[in-house]
Amino acid sequence: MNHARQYLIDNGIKPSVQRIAIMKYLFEHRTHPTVDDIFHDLHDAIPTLSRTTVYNTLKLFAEKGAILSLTIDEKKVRFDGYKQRHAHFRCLECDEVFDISLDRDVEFPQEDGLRGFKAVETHVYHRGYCAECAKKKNFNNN
Amino acid sequence: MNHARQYLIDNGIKPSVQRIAIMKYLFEHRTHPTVDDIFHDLHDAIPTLSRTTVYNTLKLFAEKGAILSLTIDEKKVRFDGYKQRHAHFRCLECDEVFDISLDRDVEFPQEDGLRGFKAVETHVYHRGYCAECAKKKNFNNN
DNA sequence: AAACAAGAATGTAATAATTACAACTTTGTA
DNA sequence: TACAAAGTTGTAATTATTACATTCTTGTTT
Repeated sequence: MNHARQYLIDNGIKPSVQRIAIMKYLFEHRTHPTVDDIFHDLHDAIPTLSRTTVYNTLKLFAEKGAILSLTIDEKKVRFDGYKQRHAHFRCLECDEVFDISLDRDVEFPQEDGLRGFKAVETHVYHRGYCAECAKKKNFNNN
Repeated sequence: MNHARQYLIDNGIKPSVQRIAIMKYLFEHRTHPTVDDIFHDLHDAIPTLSRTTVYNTLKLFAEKGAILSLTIDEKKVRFDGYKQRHAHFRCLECDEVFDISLDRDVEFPQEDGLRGFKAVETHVYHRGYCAECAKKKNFNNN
């Protein structure tokens, strides 16, 4: 069963070797990878893969709504193949991005109450120190 | 009365002509300007101003917690001198960033319930179409 | 007031992520 | 098999941001 392939089709994206591999990668790596992470990791399996293709592909996926592009990292865009509503947490120390459950409902603005604004997507970003780094910091500073 | 000057001092930032001008600009322009917006607009008043100074200054302000740096725009960082808790909305058409009130409380993760994660800041970003652009789109498409 | 040191500002050069683009390849179909 | 459309590739360009060495300010000490 090729889950990634079907997922692309369901999202109106023509599958190709590269696209399937990238989508598969995002399903299997919930690490919010960057273009370079993906490019680097898929290079063994697809030696001809081009960085431009990774850029093009991820942009297409995001436009089609198949994935999320995250701007939580001010340096580079990160990508997330997990579409369930959740928040993100970036550690200022180790720079990793974690999924955070949204316990309470976040206000997702709809047609009303927003002066006619139409929201397409909503992101909740937290920045701070992850459990591990927070622990280290406390040991050293306090 | 120099509000900006005092505000900098209160935030542990030594005031200078450039710093006061940039802080004043942020107080007076609730437009979430980029480095280049600020550099361009202050150039008349301070012809010797350097783009690097604007970068350094904004980074310092953000580190000291005097302003917010927004990554809602994947191209460049935007800055916000308004510190009250609020969300942001970027229009995918006209590219402007608007303040949006946070009606319900957003989950601000604290020490508990977050596996030891320590959040420093939380941002809520909406992307979509602002009232004006949404109206135009409807006229043309529907 | 002159000398001095620390911090700030400046301008240019480097870096790094992203995009533009033209050439080449793959795919599906007639 | 031929062909067109779409997809991929690699290089070159673009753009935001940072590094860094030099110059300028400011406040302090003599």
